[in-house]
Amino acid sequence: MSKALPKKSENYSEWYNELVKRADLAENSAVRGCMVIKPYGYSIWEKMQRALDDMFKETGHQNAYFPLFIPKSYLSKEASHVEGFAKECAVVTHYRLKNDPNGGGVIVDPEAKLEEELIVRPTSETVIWSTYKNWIQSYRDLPLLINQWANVVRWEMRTRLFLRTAEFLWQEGHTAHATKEEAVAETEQMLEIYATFAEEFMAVPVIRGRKTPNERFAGAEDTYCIEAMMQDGKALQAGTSHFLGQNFAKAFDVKFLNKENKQDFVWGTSWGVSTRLMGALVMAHSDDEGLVLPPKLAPIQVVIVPIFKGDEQLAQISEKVNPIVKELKKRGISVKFDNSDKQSPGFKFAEYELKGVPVRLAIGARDLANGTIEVARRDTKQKATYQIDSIVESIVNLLDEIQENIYNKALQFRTDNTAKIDNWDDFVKILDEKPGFISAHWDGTSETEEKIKELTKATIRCIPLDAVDEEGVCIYSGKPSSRRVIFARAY
RNA sequence: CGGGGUGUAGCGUAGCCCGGUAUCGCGCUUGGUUUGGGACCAAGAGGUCGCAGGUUCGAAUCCUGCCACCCCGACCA
Repeated sequence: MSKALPKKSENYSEWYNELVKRADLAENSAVRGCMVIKPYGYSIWEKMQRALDDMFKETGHQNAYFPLFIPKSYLSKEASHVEGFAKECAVVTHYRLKNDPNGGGVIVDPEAKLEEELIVRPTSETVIWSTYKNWIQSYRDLPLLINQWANVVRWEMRTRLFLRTAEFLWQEGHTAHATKEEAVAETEQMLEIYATFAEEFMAVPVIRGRKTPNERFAGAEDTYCIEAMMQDGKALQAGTSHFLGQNFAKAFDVKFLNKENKQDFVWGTSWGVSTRLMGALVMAHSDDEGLVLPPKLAPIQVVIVPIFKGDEQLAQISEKVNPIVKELKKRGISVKFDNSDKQSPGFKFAEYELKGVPVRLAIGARDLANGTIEVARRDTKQKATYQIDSIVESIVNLLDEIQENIYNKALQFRTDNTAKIDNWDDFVKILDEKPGFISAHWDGTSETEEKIKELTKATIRCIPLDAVDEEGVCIYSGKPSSRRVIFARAY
């Protein structure tokens, strides 16, 4: 194994793949298209879960769990839903194995065929709405605000660690409301939660927007999304929130009696983010030395590396370091004192940089004599000497500063790589020369959207929620348009 | 499912054209010296060369079939 990562600037996708493996986030599994999330990677996911889960609870949602298997017939109850997912479903057909009479190990027992085949959930709308039918009778039962943390399976042709795997982890919220307005408000609220999470925790700026009908979730009336820019200028959909209208209520006959004693279908929403966020986190900030993690999601926020010769020196250093560790922990900061003598300090420096630890402290005999400690920050790679007496306070502030700096850097990058384009030639040219977001006019038709995709591989990522009314003409067709949309090549 | 490629120790590889039981690096084990940016020396352990068949005195190498994985397309969070 070579020591250096592939260069981000030379081969972005190889850089990403290698980084994910070398930083111990995940690896390919024995099962095609599926990944093993390793402890270090999983602990980042756990931090994401915690932060999101808190925000869901804060807004009145409760967690529940619905089955992995969905009867095949359920999926077909909502026409566009089945159409959207049918091509990528894993299907369970049998429930038993037996010994191969010809001696080739075990085989599927042909006698054990299921009456009705089961689909491994690609998403849970159908099984959940079939359940909601029993839970909802009256407006008093509404709103119903449920979330579940689960795994789902979508049989993808081509997979990449975190970005697209056949099985992935996610949360899916499914809510039911008495009125359309309330459901729309829920959809928007959850989008805002996702955006807040992305920006404040992941330090990834996102564009809040709506999908075009083409890109909409199968079965939704309206799909809201947050779109992030990766360091290669490509867009990554980081979260979606769907207004389902009464589509699933009608498909599964979920009615309630309103205050006027009249039957009505309930209004639904669903929303989700997945382990794909891990991919976004890696691709948004990291560099040729490894991960750059925002302090709020870093499993280890501060690592302390002692530089010593012999047990006696280590003991002297430990005496200084232990109170610092204790104090940092008291402040809720996760800190690791790596006093192992198995690796050299240089090795440790490189290793913790690879793993994206935001702050590294190094302390040796020289520092002991001077009452100092060396502080290195991962985001800027700057090193500085601090007074050891006030080090805890300094670190607390530094972590905040790093969190903010990483965000600002990503925001600056996005700004630098977003262009307003008003004619077709420039549009095509910039996609090849300086990939990024393109803000341009679009005539609103699917035909034009498809055509642009076919010609340039760029898709409409979203119609930004904050788009201003502005008369213009479509970049492709020349027809009138009243606002700009965001185009980009996407993951 | 089309097009291309690769399977040799935990990882990365040489050898294959031109048959003679396998090279090197990293990692691992033990001992010693080291430690302010991926330490060094010495001694070790580790392989049915993807699988099955064929040719041959002899196959990692040649032939046939199969399998797996990767990359590029179509599909997608």
